[in-house]
Amino acid sequence: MLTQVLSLEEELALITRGTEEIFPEEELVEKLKKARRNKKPLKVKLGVDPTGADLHLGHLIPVLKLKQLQDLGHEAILIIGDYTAMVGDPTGRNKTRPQLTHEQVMENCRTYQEQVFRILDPKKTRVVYNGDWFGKMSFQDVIKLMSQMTLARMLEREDFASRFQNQLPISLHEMIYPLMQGYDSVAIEADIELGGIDQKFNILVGRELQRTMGLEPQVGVCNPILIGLDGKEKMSKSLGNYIGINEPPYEMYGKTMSIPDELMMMYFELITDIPMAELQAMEQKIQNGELHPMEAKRMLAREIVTRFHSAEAALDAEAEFNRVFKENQIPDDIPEVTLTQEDLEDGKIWLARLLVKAGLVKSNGEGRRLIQQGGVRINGEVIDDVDFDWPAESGAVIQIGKRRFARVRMQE
RNA sequence: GGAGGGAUUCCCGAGCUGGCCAAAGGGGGCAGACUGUAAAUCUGCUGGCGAUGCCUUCGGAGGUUCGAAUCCUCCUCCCUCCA
Repeated sequence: MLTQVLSLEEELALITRGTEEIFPEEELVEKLKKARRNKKPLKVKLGVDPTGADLHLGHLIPVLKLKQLQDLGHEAILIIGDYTAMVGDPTGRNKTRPQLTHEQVMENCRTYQEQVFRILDPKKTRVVYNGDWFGKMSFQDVIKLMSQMTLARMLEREDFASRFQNQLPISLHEMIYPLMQGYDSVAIEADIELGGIDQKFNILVGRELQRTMGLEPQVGVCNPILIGLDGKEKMSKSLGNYIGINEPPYEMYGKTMSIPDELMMMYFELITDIPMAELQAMEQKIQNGELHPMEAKRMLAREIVTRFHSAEAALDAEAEFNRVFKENQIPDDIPEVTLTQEDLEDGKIWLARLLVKAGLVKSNGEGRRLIQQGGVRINGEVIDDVDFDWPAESGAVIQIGKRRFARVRMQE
């Protein structure tokens, strides 16, 4: 059912929020009008390939958009790409993706859905597997599908072109990926396809396939690529610049606080529901010095934790963050090292070794270097003597930098 | 099938007329200073060993040599060109 509390303009403004490009926008307006006229929701497609187990905020951006459209009364269709995942999307890749077996893919599916449904309403979401149609295709069908694409068009793409130029391999099966994704749109007769702007090519292929099959072409609604914690590269697991959906509140909060200031507004726009007018006002205040950027970032961090955990968790995480970084106190919950008599010599232990024992560093050498640099404290006191033998004391807290802690326990 | 090019420390990438190479430079990471936060900026560190030395590392296995990332042989993988 379609809720029509909003005007067309308001609805359009909501959909447009946090998008980089909508193509073509006029068609979106037409579709929205038609949906209102016929009281028939639009079919909104989001395809996900369960190629890994853990999701991060970057993956969630189109999911949040899907949720928004779902809340507007449109039909959310989540396509689990069990077949496309076996191919692997070459988009933006400088390497062929490893091919997954169907079992691995199905394995990932479970955790994927669990995470995605923390955002989407499961009762209102249609979940389909693209194996449902690809599994039934004959080789003839595949040949026919492949005839829709030319090599020249594929090589126009930045990713393939650069691989080609840099003498990196391009496997043939990668070429079929956009066609598969496009065919998904045919199969479900999508009105809108969501995705990052990097999906533009694939989404356009969907439009073309729909047109050749006599269907009304879908509209692409693309969000910008979320920049990761480093403020430079796109958020990705392999770069380690991500905030994972499954991370504990304190981690999420802290990681959010670590994003460069310039990224804040992007995060606000893409991840929170705070109205654009308020965001603009906030930006204004930061600019003229009325609002401290750090305060704004705190708010962002609270919003994010609230979204994936709860409001209470957000407050706890904030309190913890204050304790550690503002007051230089130790966190609530820190790991413990247990020392036995064997670790001690005359009741003492070499500090570098203790750090290794506590799992705070990987080697004596690393511990040594940190001690030399004044990065190591015991009970808050800096120890910079490399050869320091510490008279072990139960309950003492050893600390490296601002965020690595361990509490010492003595075993009798 | 034929001819060439390549594989280096977490990553990219020098070195490859044999010793001065635990191996330049950059990235990333970590620490310090400063601060407004795990922002920004600047500085330092970044194979292991209780360590002015020793040990393991430059795709794999052998060999030459007092000495090999560097030279030779074979093998594995990758790329390019021709067909």
